[in-house]
Amino acid sequence: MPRSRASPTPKPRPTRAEAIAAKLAEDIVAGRLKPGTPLDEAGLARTHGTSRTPVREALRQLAPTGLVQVSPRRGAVVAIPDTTQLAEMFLVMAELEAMAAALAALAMTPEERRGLERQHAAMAVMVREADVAAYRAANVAFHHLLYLGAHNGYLGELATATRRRLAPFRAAQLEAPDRLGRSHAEHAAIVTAIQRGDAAAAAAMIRTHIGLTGQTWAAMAEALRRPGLPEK
Amino acid sequence: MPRSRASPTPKPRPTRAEAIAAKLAEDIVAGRLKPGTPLDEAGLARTHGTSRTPVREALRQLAPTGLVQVSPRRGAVVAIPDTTQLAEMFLVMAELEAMAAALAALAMTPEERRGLERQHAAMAVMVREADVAAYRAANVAFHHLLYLGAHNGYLGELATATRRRLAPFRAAQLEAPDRLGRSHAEHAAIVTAIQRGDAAAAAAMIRTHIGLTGQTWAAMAEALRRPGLPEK
DNA sequence: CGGCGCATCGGTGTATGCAATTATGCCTGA
DNA sequence: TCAGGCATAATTGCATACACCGATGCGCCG
Repeated sequence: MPRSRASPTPKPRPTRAEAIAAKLAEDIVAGRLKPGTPLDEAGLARTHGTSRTPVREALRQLAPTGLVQVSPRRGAVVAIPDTTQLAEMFLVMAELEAMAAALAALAMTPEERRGLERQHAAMAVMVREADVAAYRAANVAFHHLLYLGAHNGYLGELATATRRRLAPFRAAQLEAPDRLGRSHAEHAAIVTAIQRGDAAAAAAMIRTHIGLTGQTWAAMAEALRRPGLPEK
Repeated sequence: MPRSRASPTPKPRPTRAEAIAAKLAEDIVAGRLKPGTPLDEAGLARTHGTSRTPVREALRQLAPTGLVQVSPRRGAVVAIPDTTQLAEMFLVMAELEAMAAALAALAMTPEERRGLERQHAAMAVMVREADVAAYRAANVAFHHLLYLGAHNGYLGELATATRRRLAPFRAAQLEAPDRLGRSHAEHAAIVTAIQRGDAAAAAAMIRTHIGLTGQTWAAMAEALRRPGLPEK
């Protein structure tokens, strides 16, 4: 996993609230905490051996990430996005990734291009061995390399956040028969386009990769045409 | 300001922390609190007539929005984005708005199209009277109508958040001579494309509107080509 | 027998106090 | 005069205590 330097993330020592937030996020993303589970402050405090205060802070930190939903005076629960919301997020993620790929095609340094190539090559082995777990992890790293290559930290933040929120609902996605192989083939097309510096092609390839071609796009917009939004 | 209904946002009664957070955000966006200003917990508590606890929560709520930066054990300050980060955010915002415009062109209901038309027409008057303040507010509403018309709540959230973070740095943007007129003309092109259902044109128009044409795009990517990211 | 009101209870929102860490100023020594 | 170290002070992190709100269950009345 390419973690560049040790200190670009200013975390001298994580505070208790951060630790709890990280653990909760981990548990939610991994699916250990299922959507709808109520998150009792006192209970979590006992579990983590602290008082309620850090727990509260952790929950408040997680709320804006969308992983938990907190209603004033009514407590917090693991977020339960409806299908509409999930579709929205997939659509947005496809575009964010497309943008990242396009920027990467234009802005990646030679070193970064080599790193992407290397990561892609490493994943070929996992496909051959049908190692889903390893591929899943490597896949995250692959897309992260794209974000880094885009040289746009804000874009990376948004994409990473969106990806995280969708993670619990994509867990089984790679389990489908030969999904690994197709995923890897699509990656190949993306890498090629990026190495060629073809931003438009890279963006198009990644939209396909996420599973949203232009047609799906229009269809989804059509499906959402009915008035009234699910949320403000 | 078109605030649709009163209760889609589940805020039965804002808690103190939320109130303080809202006020701080308002002050920062409006420029009353300048970047770099230290936000002392005790001081804010005295100012708002509460204890430190709600203030702490407010600061923690604001941190993920990017309006304030909190360092563990070192307090909070009003965020001070460097120019690189601002450029990144402008780039992302242009794409988010382009996506919203494209979706709106496909998905807007007739009622929403009429509403957009009406808003656009109303803004013509403000241009004629050179009422910058009114135009600024109406402009926010205009873009918000686009987000609503896209029928994608998540996209709307991201766009709104990004727009808010950039607000302090766009304050003087409309002050330029005849900027109102040009802005309104660009809006006209956007509205036309949307009414025609031409998603691609709408997206292109809005990129121009934000001030980032394809060329600028490539140039910006070029400028950012040097290795090393400002943040993780 | 069913609907309504009320009391109890669980849980969050807020206040206050203490401990730990960081920042600041002074003093000492070269 | 300036650099370095130490003590003091200020501020944050965390724990505890209390008050208020919302939810659930029972009993009463119609």
